[in-house]
Amino acid sequence: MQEFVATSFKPHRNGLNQVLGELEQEIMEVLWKREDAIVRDVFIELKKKRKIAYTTVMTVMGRLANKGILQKTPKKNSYLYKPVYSKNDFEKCISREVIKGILGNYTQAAVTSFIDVLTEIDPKQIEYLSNLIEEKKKEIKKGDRR
Amino acid sequence: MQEFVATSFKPHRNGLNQVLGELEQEIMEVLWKREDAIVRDVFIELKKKRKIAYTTVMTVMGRLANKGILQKTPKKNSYLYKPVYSKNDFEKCISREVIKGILGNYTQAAVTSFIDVLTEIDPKQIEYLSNLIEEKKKEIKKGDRR
DNA sequence: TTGACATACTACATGCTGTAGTATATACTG
DNA sequence: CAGTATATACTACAGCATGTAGTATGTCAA
Repeated sequence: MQEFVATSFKPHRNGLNQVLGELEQEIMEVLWKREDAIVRDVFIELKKKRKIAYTTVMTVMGRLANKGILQKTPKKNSYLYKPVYSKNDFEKCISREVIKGILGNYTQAAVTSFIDVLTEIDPKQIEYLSNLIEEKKKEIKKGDRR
Repeated sequence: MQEFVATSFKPHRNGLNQVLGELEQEIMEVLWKREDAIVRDVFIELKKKRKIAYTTVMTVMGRLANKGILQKTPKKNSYLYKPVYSKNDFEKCISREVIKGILGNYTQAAVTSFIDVLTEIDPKQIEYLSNLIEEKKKEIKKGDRR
């Protein structure tokens, strides 16, 4: 059971492949679609797209459970696997861990890059950010008074 | 020669060890202190702290050059190594690449986390961020008019 | 010419991920 | 009850990144 979700983050990959391996990701996608599943369910799903061995799927699902990303409970003569986090929560965890990692080390530089990149990607978000900050400021002031 | 500086980012490590291996990091620190160096210079420096082979240092410096983090120029019967980026610029690159990676994939979630984490780490930075945003907004407006 | 020093090349360990075979237990089906 | 399908556990190997270092070989200077 690992402490963190984003042990290693690869910025230049896409989607959850930033923190998961290719196959790990495929498996998680299936799990998130179905809520829970046994190995065979996932195997059948992946088999539709490509050649893969049952044991391959099993091995990786076991690893995902060891990492604390899947939960593994006995069911009949096998195991039922279930995502520990919803996809949404998982993404939030990642974003939080990564941002914490970068802000904690390079606060100033990170703040600057953040604004720049956000403007490049989606200028409209600046407005949203601006509102968030105003709220945050009020909160901080409130905290000061206490 | 690689395209990116932050191929893999480990949020829960410290300093440049987030994107560099332990030894790679030690070597870069020496290089940034001295501007440039040959393998022996770095070797002598590291040797002061721990047992290490000359060729170990050489191998890793070669790898750093392949990654495009060190520049390698012939000098006499050997090579002179020099950081491609100043430490400061390197850190900026990392922060930019990582933030781009996270914002590009989870814009909304990232914006939210960002404010939260920044408040936790250093609430004073919120003020700075706020100013930056106001400036950015003006810039955007100016751009619109053109 | 010899010794110090330089590089190139090779190699192995460890950890992560993808991949899958083998052995073994179990359960359903006829 | 026997046989087949299915489940897991265990083992193993390949490829990549990183740390580590040995060996072979070239070169320069005293």
